[in-house]
Parts: sequence; structure tokens; C-alpha cells
Amino acid sequence: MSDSRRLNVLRAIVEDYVQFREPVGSRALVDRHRLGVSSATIRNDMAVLEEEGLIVAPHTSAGRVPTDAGYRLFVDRISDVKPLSQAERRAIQTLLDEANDLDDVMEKTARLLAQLTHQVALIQYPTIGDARVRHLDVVALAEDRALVVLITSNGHVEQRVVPLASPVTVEELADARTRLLGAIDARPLTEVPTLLGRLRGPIDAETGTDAPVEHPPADPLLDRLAAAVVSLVGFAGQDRIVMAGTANLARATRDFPLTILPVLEALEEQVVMLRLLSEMGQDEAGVTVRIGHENPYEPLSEASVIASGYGPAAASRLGVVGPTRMDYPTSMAAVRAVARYLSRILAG
Amino acid sequence: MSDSRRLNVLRAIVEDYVQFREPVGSRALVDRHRLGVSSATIRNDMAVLEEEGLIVAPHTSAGRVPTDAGYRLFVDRISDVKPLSQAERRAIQTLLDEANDLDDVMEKTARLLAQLTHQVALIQYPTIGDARVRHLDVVALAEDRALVVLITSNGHVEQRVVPLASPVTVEELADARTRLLGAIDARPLTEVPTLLGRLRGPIDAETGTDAPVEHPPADPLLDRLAAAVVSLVGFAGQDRIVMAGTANLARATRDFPLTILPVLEALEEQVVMLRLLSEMGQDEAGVTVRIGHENPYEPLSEASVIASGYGPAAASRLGVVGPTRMDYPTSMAAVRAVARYLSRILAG
DNA sequence: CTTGGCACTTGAGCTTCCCGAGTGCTAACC
DNA sequence: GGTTAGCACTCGGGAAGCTCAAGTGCCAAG
Repeated sequence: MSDSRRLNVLRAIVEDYVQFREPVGSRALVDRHRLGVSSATIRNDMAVLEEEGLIVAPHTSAGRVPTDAGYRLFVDRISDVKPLSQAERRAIQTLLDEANDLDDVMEKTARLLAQLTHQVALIQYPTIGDARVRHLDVVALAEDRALVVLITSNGHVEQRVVPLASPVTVEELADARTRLLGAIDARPLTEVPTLLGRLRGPIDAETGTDAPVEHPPADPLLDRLAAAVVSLVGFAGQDRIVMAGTANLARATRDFPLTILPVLEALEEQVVMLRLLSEMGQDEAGVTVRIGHENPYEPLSEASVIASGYGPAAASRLGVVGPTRMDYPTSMAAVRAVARYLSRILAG
Repeated sequence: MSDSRRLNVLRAIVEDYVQFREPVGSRALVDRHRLGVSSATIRNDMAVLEEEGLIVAPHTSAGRVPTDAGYRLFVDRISDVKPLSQAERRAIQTLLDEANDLDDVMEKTARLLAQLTHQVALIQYPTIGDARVRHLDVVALAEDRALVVLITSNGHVEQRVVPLASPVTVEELADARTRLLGAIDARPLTEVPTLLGRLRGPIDAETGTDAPVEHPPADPLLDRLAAAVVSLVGFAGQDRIVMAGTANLARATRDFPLTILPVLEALEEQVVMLRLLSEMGQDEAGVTVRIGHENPYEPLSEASVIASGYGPAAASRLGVVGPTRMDYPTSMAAVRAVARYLSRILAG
């Protein structure tokens, strides 16, 4: 009972099924792969594989198809690493060169990943983590409107237009900005709400512990701007996802016969996808794969997710979603490569 | 020959076909609509409509289906305006309230439009037009990296991280920023490249006409930052498109039997879609519709595009793309409403 | 353990058949 | 004239039947 040959058979089945999209039989297998044995032998192997729950036959007279467990074994033990092609590396490199601001990088990377894998790509924005306030700017847009810009140490830029209650001068704005920045400069984003809450009481109330509620806002302008900053921090810290390649689903319609609708709906729920990504692979930078029913989320039980961490401490996640019947080696290689490049870009 | 009844028949055919997705016959028509005449009369009308090229029968024994011309007539003369539902208005309003920066508004609006119409939504970024430089900021991120932020009068914020050749002090950066801003503040974006090109020569060369090429850059730092600003301006002025709802195509697979792939490919070519949008409807704020073969772009000959101008002078465009068999009244109402709301938001 | 041989199963594809939806036309009717 | 009932006619699509080839499992021999 040549154990390794059986694995070869499984690999061949997975590869052929992914390539040709139809159940693969013993004869086709010996024709297409140099297995060195007859189809009868393959049949015996297949019987064993089926008994082990790694493949199934849709009908009696059809070939075999990998089960979730079969894919799992394939991914874990058999698949070769498929290095990216020259052209693909070049595409990634080009992306790196054209990188502009964070949003831009995110969007371009997502599109690239979708293109490389022909799947739907998801990238979680870098989490707030231990990001700090790098810079704060208040720009007068008009007499009664100001733009508040917050820049975080992880390169995130958040902006918001703030309507002002009454006209203010440029000097007043500059002054307000100085005071705000003085209070939060270089502090972790997580502390900002607290810090500014204190500021919104009387300026010199360094002693009070939790008394500021009683004081009316000393300065409506400052109060308003501080509120905007707090809101911006919330926004910067909020988990967001950028997605690309959803149109690839239209191509994949044949793979999900009918089960494509739940997938669509899942993708539209950003919260769901966020949790999904977060739950995947707490292990560092490795690539994690969830196959079919392994997904903890029912509507994705016919889909697979490949994800990897990226960025500092691999704390953020990116990945792709596609049909169970996908090209795992290529997709995994792409996810890993993109994660690495993205980490490098962000590290600057 | 009751002319108006024939139009009613056409309308009924379009509506039923859109709703039930199958050719509609004379009997079904009299059953579902109170036309007050017999099916034989309807048949006569249908014969005329077919002769006029407004409907066709896929086969002899099937009902009729609208042609592009039929849809066209329907859109131009028959369709009722379908006001948005309460819930839909509320959704738009919510969007308005949550509006943050421009990118955010764009993305949210696109998603909203896609959701309202169940089609693919496209929104062209506000064009550069007569936008001017509102603000320029240079922030030291590290000893040898600076962040350049450009804010335009139409609310666009562009940022870029600039690696510096050698370490600089905060003061040097501030100085450079002052000189740059001094040169371009409040000037139209279109002039910025020229203005900064001049600056990159010797500072006091106010006399020279086109001699600056001979001088080596007086200040490498200034030169580098100026280059970044010029690039940012190019980026801000560049036509871009934000897209949403491409996943809706997966649902629409039944409408495009096989012709969906060209549509997908077209959507992936932003340039194509940009030109498409630009070419549509030079007439002011009205909603323009291109039906099937009316599209000047071959791959979209089985698709329809609904677009509208928005923003100042309705100079920018937004719209949706979907199968010819789409709910025109609803989609048109949604496009128009979203265009109006977006204009209002941008006008602040 | 492998392999050739063989009986057996069964889905896919093809043909045939039939039915009913839908049409166009004609003749009567208002 | 416009409308309607009636009717013969057309065909696409679904059901039924048939065949075929792919594929299997098993057995006996190598």
C-alpha cells in the first residue's frame, strides 16, 4: 500500500478537477499524469481515498471530486509552492512604485490581488493598534467652515469639514489648533477621547478628576473642533475593509451553482467579513486557509477563504474569497506575496 | 387605430417583461392589465408594434420582447416617474448625515446608488475644473521623510509621502512649505506646474522667461517637494471613477446569457467607462439613457447606461450600468435623486 | 500488490412525440 | 373603421425512451 502514491493520486485529482471543472476518473488520471501504474490500481487507491472521506463520486458512473477534507489535505501536505511569474512580480513592483497615500495603496493592492487570483480580494485597513497622533491641522475653508485633518503615525489621514457656529478668524483657528495639538500630540489614538474630554472643561482644571461636566464649554469653537477630532479618531480606528474583484463572482457562477447568493450577501456585510478575517489565523505571518464547511459562517460553506496577516506584527489581515474549487497553490502564493509587499510598503 | 392604446400595450409589454423575465403574449397582457379590449385586438396592436420595430418575437409561438427601440420609446414617452420610497429617501438622508471627506462621500454614494438600482454604479470624481489651491502642508514624518498634503478648493485632499535625500530640520521644511505655498496659493490647479517650474530655478529670477533650465536646482529639498506637489496636482485633476455593486452582475447573469464577459471587461477598463460617461448627455442636469446598441462602445451593446450630471454646472457624471432589460423608471429616478443629493452635499 | 478483464450502473445526449401557448387571418359584428 | 370570436397553424419546450460511453467494483491471474 504505497502511501505516497495515494497522495499523488489525490493531488492529481485536485489539480485536474480545478483545471477541468469536471469529475475526474481513473483513466483520465493515468492518461494525464505519469503515474506508472494502471487504471485499475488507481481505482483501488481511489476507493481508499473515498473511504477516508477525501473524495466523493457525484454519481456511480462519474469520476471523483475532492471533498473539503480532500482539499484540506492537499493544502496542508501536498501542494507545491507556485512562485509568482515574472510578470506578476513586475506588476507588484509597479504598484509599489506608484504608491501614493494609504487609501491609494489599499485600493490598488486590493485590485492587484483580485487580478492575480481571479477571486474577490479583501483587505482590512491597518488597525489602530498603537498608532499615535502625528499631526493635526485646522484649515479655514471659509468664514464659517473649517477642515480638520488628522494624521496618524501609521500614515492614516482623516479629514472632516466642520461647520462653525459663528465666523472666526484665521488666528482663532490657529490658536485652537495649537491647544488641541498640544493636548494630544504624540499620544496614542486610544487616549485622545479622554484627553480632549478633559480639555473641553476649563483650561487650567488640571486638578479635577471627573468634575468637568459641570462647567459649560469654555470655548464653543474649541469644543466643536475637539468633537470633530474625536470623531476622526473613531473613524481612523474603525475597522474598515476595501474590496475588489467582486465582478469575478460573475465569472465563477458555474462553480457556485446556486449557492452564490449567500456569498454575495455575505460580502455586502462588511462587518461579517471583518469578523471573518479577524478570526482567521492568529498565527503570525503565515497563510491561513478555510475550506468550505470549515468556515464558521454558514453562507460561506461552499466557499473558501485564504488570508494572511500583514503590517506590523501581522496585525492586519488581507485575503481572498472564492469557490471551494479554486487554485489553492497559486492563490496562496499570491496572498502571501501581496501581504509581504504590502508590509514592506507600509513600513516605508 | 387608437394610437394611445398601442402605447399602453407597449408599456405593458415592457413592464411585464422586466418583471417576469419572459416574452409576454396577448392573453397574459389582457389578464394582467385592464386594457378593456380582447386579446385579438391586442394581437393587432402587437403586429403594428412589431412592424414599427418596437417589439420582436423570439420565435413564432412565443410572446413579444421589447427591442432597443421599444425601450427607447418607453423611456422617452411612456414611462411614469417613480418617486423614491420613503425608506429610500431616508437612506439617502442618512448618507448625507454621515458624510465625511470627499472620498468617503464618493464611496458611500456609489454603494447607495448600486443598492437602490441593483445595478453597477459609477461615479466620476469631480473634475478639476476651476479648482484652486486652498492649502498646502508639509509634515515631517521622520528625519528623512515628509508628508505633503494638498487641499483644493473643491474639497479634494491629496497626500503623498516624500522620501528626502538627506535629513532636514522641521524649520527647513516649514520654510520650504512657505515658499511653495507662496507661489501657488489660491492659484488654479492648472497653473501649478508652470508656477512651480519657475520656482525651481533661482528664487529671484523674476525676469527670466525660459532660462531656468540652465540653472541647477538651487535647493534639492525644495525641488523634491515641488515635484511632489506637481504630481499631487496631476493626481487631483486626474479623472477617476469610483465603482460599486459589480457583484450585482452575478445576479444579472440570466439577463446577459453570454454577453456578460465583455461587460465585465469593459468595467475593468476605467478609461473606457470614463469616456463613456463623459460622452453621455452634455445636456445639463437631465438624466440620459443609452440603450443597448445605442452605446457607442461595442461590448456594451447588450447593456444600458443611465447617467446624469452632478455638481457645479453638472460637469461631473454619475450613473449605472445594467442589462437592457432593466427597470428604467426606478433606475432613472434613483440616478436623478442621487445626483441631486450629491450636488447638494458637495455644495455644502 | 498490481493488472487485465468483465459485468454492471447510470448520467448525458439524442430522437421522438406531444401539448399548449401564441400567432395571424378571416369573417362577423358594432 | 375598429373590434372580436373562431380557427387553423407553428413551434419551443418538456416528457419519454433509447443508446452510449465513461466509470466503477470485483475477481482471478500474474
